[in-house]
Amino acid sequence: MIKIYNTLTASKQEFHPREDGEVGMYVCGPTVYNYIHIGNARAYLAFDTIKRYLVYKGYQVIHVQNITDVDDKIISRAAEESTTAGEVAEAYTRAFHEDMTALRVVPPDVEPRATEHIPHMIEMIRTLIERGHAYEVDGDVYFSVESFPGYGKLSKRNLGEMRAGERVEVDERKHHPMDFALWKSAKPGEPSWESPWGQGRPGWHIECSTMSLEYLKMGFDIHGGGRDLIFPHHENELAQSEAYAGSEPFVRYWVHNGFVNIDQQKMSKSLGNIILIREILQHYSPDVVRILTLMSHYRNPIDFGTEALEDAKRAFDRLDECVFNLTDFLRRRAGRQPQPARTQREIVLTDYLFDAQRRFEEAMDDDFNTAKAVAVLFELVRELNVYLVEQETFETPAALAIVQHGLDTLLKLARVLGLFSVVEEQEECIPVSELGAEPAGVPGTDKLPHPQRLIELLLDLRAQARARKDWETSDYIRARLQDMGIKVEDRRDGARWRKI
RNA sequence: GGCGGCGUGGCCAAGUGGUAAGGCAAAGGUCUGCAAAACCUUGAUCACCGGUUCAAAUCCGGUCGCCGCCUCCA
Repeated sequence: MIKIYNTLTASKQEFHPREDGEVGMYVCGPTVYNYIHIGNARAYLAFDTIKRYLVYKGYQVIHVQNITDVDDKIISRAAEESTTAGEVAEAYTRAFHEDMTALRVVPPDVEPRATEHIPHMIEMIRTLIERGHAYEVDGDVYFSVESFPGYGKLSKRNLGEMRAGERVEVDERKHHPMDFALWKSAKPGEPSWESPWGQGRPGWHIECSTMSLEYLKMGFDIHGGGRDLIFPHHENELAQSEAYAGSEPFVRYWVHNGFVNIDQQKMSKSLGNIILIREILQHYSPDVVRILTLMSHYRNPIDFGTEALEDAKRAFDRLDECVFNLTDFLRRRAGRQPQPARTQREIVLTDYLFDAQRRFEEAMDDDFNTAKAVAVLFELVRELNVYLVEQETFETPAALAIVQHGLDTLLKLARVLGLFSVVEEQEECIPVSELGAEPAGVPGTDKLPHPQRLIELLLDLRAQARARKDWETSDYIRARLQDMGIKVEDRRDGARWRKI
């Protein structure tokens, strides 16, 4: 049974979706006025993990994630770049998709854009006015927070306690200082749409209500985003949605992820320490970025400083190394038939593999405790490494089957967390024997031998040098290959290499 | 002023009643020509004080320190 921390009830609750076996999940997508930073990325990674786990558990997940493509920030960006809001939105939507792909984030099933849902928003606003939840002033429409008794229930505030106007001047035309815009009248030159209240554009909160209700309907399962969205965005969204529907709940489970710090400081524009995800990805692999986020709980703040990234890199290397060791073990025995005979030790180890999966699920069931789940992975790595060491001394008949089972388990669980997403596509050490009919270089043509053959040749020469204890030559070859990104390791049964 | 969170070994980070996961770093060791990888060994009584309990990092009260939100923001 999965338990989820629900912001609305401020407690962990058993997860019972609206429909058995189905989960409707809405995640607040980006406002496309810039490249996304690692704070944004953390949120998308968090919900990607949640989604992957729900799918793993057998749920059919419908993931809806909006693109906010009309907004003040987009308009001002367009003005800065002397272009149109539409082009700014278009360019950064594309960039967003590139970044998500680079991070191996599974795309949403539906990705609605605000500008494509204006008529629905207008309809919703009109209904809110009819029901006395909203009012028009000079072409602007505001939601009346006092008309909705539950206002504040998500963010745990009440109207009396909030200091509206403390930091921002209150518009005198509003009935209540906390009333928020559903529709904004257009200024000259801004993108605008025809409405019953004149030319204008929607407020920020209304789009998410409209689009989530359109694709997932009232009472859908999970609504997610960063903590900072709790107020006012989600509070407002909840109020207008439930006021519009005249029923509750709008959402069954509100899920919010924690923030990103840089070297103990909040990442913010004023501090000038915003880091774009594409900048990070120039130095670290998506797996490193991902494992860093996985090693702490999604609701807690996380530090993305250099030191943290370096630690995460080494941590991922440990997993990666283990996968490589297991794969290499199997490759060297390609073609051999696995034998069923197992030692007592192997029977225990097999049980351990199943138990690891059980403990992994137990961790994830508990509000997606990825830190604990990753710990299970590392414990599994240790067990498998120990087993490989044992096999070096005395290889048992069932080793092939056990190692395969271990590798399968490790990869299966790691992939639920989004790690090793494309490991099959990465070129790894392939024994020359498997290169088969790969062109070996044909005299008289310009075809060159496969690079792997050349590496094997160098390692062959190095092996000869080592045989006559010519350490200078041996070390020279290894060092030069290292410079070229080829790591050579000497094992009991010969050298092996991999790209790093 | 309101709301919320945090303080666990050198660093990071799980753990919310039964004597503390995991990662990184460090030291020693095994293996090894060297290197790499791997394995083994070594370390915390959980900010502080008081209380509840047979038993608390974990519950209650208080103190100190740090942080977030209350405006656009993941």
